[in-house]
Formats: sequence, C-alpha cells, structure tokens
Amino acid sequence: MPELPEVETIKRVIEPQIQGLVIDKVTVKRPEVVAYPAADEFCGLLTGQTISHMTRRGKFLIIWLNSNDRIILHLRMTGCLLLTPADYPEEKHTHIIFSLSNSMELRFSDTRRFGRFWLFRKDEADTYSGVEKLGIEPFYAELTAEYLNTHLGKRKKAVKECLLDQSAIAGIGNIYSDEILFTAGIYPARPANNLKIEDWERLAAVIPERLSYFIEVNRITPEDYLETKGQDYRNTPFLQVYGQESKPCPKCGETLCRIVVGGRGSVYCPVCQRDL
DNA sequence: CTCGTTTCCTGTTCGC
DNA sequence: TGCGAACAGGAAACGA
Repeated sequence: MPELPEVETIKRVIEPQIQGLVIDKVTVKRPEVVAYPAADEFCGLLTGQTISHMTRRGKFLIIWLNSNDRIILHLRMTGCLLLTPADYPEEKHTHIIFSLSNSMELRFSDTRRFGRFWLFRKDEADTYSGVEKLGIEPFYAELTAEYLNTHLGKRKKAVKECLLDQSAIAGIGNIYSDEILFTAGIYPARPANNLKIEDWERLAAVIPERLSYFIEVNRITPEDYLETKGQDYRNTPFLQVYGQESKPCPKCGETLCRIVVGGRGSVYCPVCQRDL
C-alpha cells in the first residue's frame, strides 16, 4: 500500500535511471489497467517518445515526456514499478512493460490490479485520473492549522477519516494516518469538529515531519530496490503503531489497541491518545 | 456538501 | 489437513 513516502521513494529510485531514454515499445497485458485512453492508443502514442522527468503529486506518479505528453499512474494497494534488464525474470502479475532504448524495461506489476495508468497529450485536460481533485501537498506552506481547521474543522467524521481524504490533504493513507495521530497524541475516532486549534496546530506540524521522516528512513539504492523487487522498503521497523496491535506503546508502555474507523483498521495508544 | 455503502481484486489468515 | 470465509484497503461510483 504505497503512500506518499513510498511513492516518493519510487520516484527517487526510478527517475534518474530513465531520464532521456526512448520508449521503444509498450506491451499491455491487461488492458483494464490503462484507464485512459484505450490500451492500443496508449501504446501507439507512447512508442518512440522520450522520457523527460518524473514528478509526484499525492500518491500519483507522473512521467513527463519531451513532447509534454504525460503518463499518470496510481499504484493503489499492490502496484509496483521495477526497472529491470530485459532478460530479468518477470514478476507474476506484470501487466505493462515499457521497453526502453538502453535495453532495460520499466515494468508495472500489481497483484490486485487496482493500480491504473492514464495518458494525456500536451495541453489535454486531465478530467479522469483524480489528480485535479487532490488537496494540498503536505510539504507546502499552505498546510497550516488554519487550513486544517477551515477545511476539516466542521466535519463530524473521525479525524482519521479526514486525514485520509485526498481532496483535503494529498498522500496520507492508512499507515501514516495512524503514525501521525500517534505522534500528535490524538484519538483516531475523535470527530474532527471536536478538535481544538491546538490539535490542528500539532497536526500541521506533525504531518510534514512524519512524512519526511519516513521518506528519509525509506532511502534505498537502485540495486537494493531491484533486489527486493520493490517490496522491502516499507518502513516496517520504524512504524510505532501501525501493525503493532497488542504490543507496548513506544512512549508509555501501555498495550496498543485496535479499532475500526471508517472501515479501516486503526491502532492507537489508549493512554497517549485519549478519547475526549 | 456530506454521508454511508458497494465495488474492484488476490494473497493471507482464521475458524471449524 | 483442508476447506471456505473473512480480511486487508485506496478511491471511484452510487444513492440518500
């Protein structure tokens, strides 16, 4: 489940290795993975194009071409991008292969097939992918207590659900919402309209701090990334609460609890994150 | 605008 | 040991 830190890691690993390469051929094995345009058109339009650079927006990756056409992709739950030699063993569930001019291949695999690709021409409006609906990037200066209070402070739903709302803040998923709320000392199921300005202030500070921390500890070399099939950089040793149910709280030693908030499993410390 | 529900998918875990 | 059921979850689509 790549969230902002993992997507940023993938960008940092892949981008330097594909810049300036030409896409010689595109093979789509699962047409439904290409959301727009039709898969054959997707292949046709990309063949022969040169890769300029990559950017990230929330959990989306954008591969820019010299023509200013752009590939947009979302990895969703199990999507994975891997740059491999052409003769490298193919991962199960590989759905798209970009054959590149240095005889390497950029491969997209996705067990659960939730991940999607879009391709937009230069100046073509993106009304499909959802990028346009995203809220602010967590590292932008606009992420202030005032912004959070204005956009989320009147909502009745749980603060955790608000953090997961991509149209408010882009890039936070289930793992890092739990981590952020733990660091901020806020109970995940607490209604957003119950938070005080001090709570929003803590969140405004903790959100970029936690995300940049996890990007930092995520650092991985291209060699290790390929070696581990793009799977083993997931911060597991650094998570304080996510997946740590019934283990002791790293701050106070109390046993961590698990509840379901908005349909998502949520782990928290009943002492450090008291319900008010 | 906001809310809850359903859908998409397969690998893993769980209960009997 | 083996089977089916439940679970995991990002985000769109839907109805209210």
